[in-house]
Amino acid sequence: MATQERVLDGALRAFGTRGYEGTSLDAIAADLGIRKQTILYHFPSKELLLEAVIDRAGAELVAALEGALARSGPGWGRVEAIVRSVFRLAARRPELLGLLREVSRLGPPPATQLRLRLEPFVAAATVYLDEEMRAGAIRRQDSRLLLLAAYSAVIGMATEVEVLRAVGLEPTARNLVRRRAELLAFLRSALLAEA
Amino acid sequence: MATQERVLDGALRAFGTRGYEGTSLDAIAADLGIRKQTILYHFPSKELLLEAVIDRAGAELVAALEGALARSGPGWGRVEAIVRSVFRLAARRPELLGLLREVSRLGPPPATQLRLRLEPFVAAATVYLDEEMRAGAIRRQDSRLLLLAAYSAVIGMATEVEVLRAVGLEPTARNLVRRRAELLAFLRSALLAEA
DNA sequence: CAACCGTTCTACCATCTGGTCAGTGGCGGG
DNA sequence: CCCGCCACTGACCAGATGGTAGAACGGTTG
Repeated sequence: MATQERVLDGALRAFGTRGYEGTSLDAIAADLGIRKQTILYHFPSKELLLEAVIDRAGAELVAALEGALARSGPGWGRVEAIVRSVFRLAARRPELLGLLREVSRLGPPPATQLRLRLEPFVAAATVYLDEEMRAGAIRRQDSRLLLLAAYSAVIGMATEVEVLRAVGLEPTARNLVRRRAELLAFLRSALLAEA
Repeated sequence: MATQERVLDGALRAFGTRGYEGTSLDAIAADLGIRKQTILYHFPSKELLLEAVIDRAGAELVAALEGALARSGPGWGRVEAIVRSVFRLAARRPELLGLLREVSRLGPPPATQLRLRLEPFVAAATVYLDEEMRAGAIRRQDSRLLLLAAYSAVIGMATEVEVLRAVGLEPTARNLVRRRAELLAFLRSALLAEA
């Protein structure tokens, strides 16, 4: 693979798991078997590297979610498709979801950048929720806040390993499937209008 | 105030907002108008300072939640009391909730420490959920996973400022109240068994 | 072949980091 | 009175950090 891509990959993994400040360029370079100066050749500063990583991660995130939606049925099937997609990411690319959280913790400059990249998807999601509400399928409420609550629940169930341990469960593969099932039941009763 | 207490306070604020690795002892000291060596006099290393901060934050967290429960009614009132308490913390001591997230990101050594401190409270919460389920007040499901989902939703609604911006809302005081109201509606339909 | 270019490296630097050490000043007890 | 203790600080250090300068390497092109 091209070095530039390998660097982006390694940086995403590192930033998404050990955090931005918790990761040194030397550490990323060592993981890739190259010298830190090679990283700085392709990305002039650590900050610019983060920007590139965010752009890439944002694109990958959107691609995964849009792809899941494209292969999904209508109505509730869309929620299930998104949840499935997020749990798939939690299992195969945990650093992607880790970066999401890390970026939102870093605040304005990086967070704004990621937000702009995800904006269209967020807009589409609120439109979906509003439509389902108008159709009477989903309980009426503020769609933006509903989205925030659902987002938090999904990301939390998929990634909060330490909280999982706190409630006495181990983060195994089988467990991930159970979590997904329970989450879907949770979301169903939280969202769906009473039959 | 005693210096030791002031250091703990400053460190909690810093760790909870800028993160552990993102905070230098010099920065904490400068905020307090003292020298870094003074911090190291009271806490022999940055790691031990973090431990002390976690212990303090854990105790404060438990105190706030237990206090809220003590002043609450039975049944659903307990959930409302907890949510109210968390939103109060989000407004007045955001660093406390920030530290919660930071510690869970840092993983095992600090996370385990905090987990042990919160363990009794978590256990009481699952017992509460199980009882409410047996009484038919709450939909039957795995109480531990339900707790994780509810925890994520609550913390997210109370603290995810950047995600809030992503859905087009500004984190104002009035907004916080709206978020709390929407969250309670969300939790009510997610948890309560159909009437 | 020679000039060139993109890429990677070695060598180096200023700054910051957590941490050590030897004090210094105040204050209470013998 | 002064001794010792507590809280605090200035001077210092070794290692890590992000970043720069310049040489070397291999391939492409005139």
